[in-house]
Amino acid sequence: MSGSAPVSSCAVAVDVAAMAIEDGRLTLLLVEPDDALQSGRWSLPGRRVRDDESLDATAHRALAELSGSDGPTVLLEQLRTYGEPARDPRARVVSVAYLALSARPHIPSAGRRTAVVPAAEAAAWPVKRFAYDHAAIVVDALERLRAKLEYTSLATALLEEPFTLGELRTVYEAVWDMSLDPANFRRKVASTEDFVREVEGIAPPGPSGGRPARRYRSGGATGLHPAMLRDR
Amino acid sequence: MSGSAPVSSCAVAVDVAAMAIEDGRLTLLLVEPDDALQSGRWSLPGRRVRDDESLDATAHRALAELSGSDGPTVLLEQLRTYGEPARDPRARVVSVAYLALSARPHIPSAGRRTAVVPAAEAAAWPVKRFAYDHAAIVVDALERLRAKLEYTSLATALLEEPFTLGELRTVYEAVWDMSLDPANFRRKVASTEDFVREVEGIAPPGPSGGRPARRYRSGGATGLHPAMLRDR
DNA sequence: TAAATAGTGTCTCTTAGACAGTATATG
DNA sequence: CATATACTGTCTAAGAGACACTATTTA
Repeated sequence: MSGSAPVSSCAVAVDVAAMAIEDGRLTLLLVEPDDALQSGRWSLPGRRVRDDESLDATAHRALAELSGSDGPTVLLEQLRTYGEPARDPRARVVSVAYLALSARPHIPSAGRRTAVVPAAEAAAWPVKRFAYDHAAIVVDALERLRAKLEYTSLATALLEEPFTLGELRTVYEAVWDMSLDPANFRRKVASTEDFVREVEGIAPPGPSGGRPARRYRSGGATGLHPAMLRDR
Repeated sequence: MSGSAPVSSCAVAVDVAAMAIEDGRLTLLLVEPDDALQSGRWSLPGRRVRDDESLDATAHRALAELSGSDGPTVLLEQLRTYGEPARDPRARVVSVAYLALSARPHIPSAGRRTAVVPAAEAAAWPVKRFAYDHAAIVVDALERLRAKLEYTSLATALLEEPFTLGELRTVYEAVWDMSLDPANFRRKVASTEDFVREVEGIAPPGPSGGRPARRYRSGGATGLHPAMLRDR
């Protein structure tokens, strides 16, 4: 290549929209930016990509260093890449955004101010409450998650195994912000090939009573056939 | 930030999987790599991202410089970003891949050896026939296009307006590599809100005869409700 | 005329949604 | 007991696919 054209080396970073279900709500982990220009705003946990480090590895490291959580309980999926020249006023930084789904509640970092907020609320915040273009990333992440619940088995990544179908339904209800008919939901999940697999044992009811529930774990399918379509 | 950690500035590039329909087949534009290490292989048209250039702008420029085509007839959509440290043996290069859909046939570049090949065949080529990790990008691009035809109106980007429903059906048949019932396809498209809109005029039949067809153009919807689901 | 393509009608089968009814827990 | 949750049964309406049929062209 060796172009004489004005080709620069950009900084490359990874930013992670980490989601979890807490108290029946979808929540997002935010951290205080390490940048005086952005003080008073919130940002997604992010790290620069190191030499010899894959993008996925950077995403894992960002979660590990900026929150207590990480490891195999977290499902990471690349979202999209944000590269507007002026997105970071200090320098040209191209950011690869990831969606992270955890079965456990967020663990705030020791060293950095963090916040755990309902994802739908954060997606509706004014842009200026976020650093950089992270407001757009949050909106895109929530939209992507909502869409992917329809045609992939991603919802199970937000639950610890084994889970009940009632718990799986609350994940869909939390992400989509709508209530679903328990009977029809159950039938749909059961008739979707390899979505879930029943396992031994029975889950005790909650403090408000109710019949004990069967337990399931993820069934190995990634794409769902047929899909779990939601009405508009 | 200013870390003492081994943080480098990677080169950032954009690679474009440019697709079009030619003679009822989905085709892909390939170019000869400008890299002696990759001689004898094919690559996607790609360019380094310049200072002050957005990723979308780089994708447009890659198409303009490495093929004759570009401009508003081409729909560009970001696919995903490939950043394995060793994907380019010369240097660390993070590549943002784009999917480009054109309503017109590919126009090979004047200055560079190019090839236009059926996309499904290219996706099945052995990895070593491609430079870098472009074999994976091609597979991902085809998969993404096939999936997006189900729940978006992307198919219309592969046709010049106005088009007939028969032409729209051939797009689906070419991308999915299956034949569809004309009657049911027509009904599905017509009942999907804002997918297409009828316009004035009638298209003359082809050389093999047939009744003249009504003309349509894209209806403004991006997501399709209900989706155009395919069986498997 | 035959063949090809556009477009309509209609039948069957499957599925989604509504909701009634049963099972088993908590208080 | 009432209430909450899990799960099953069943009715109805809508959609998908198969395919017969009509409409209008080329050769």
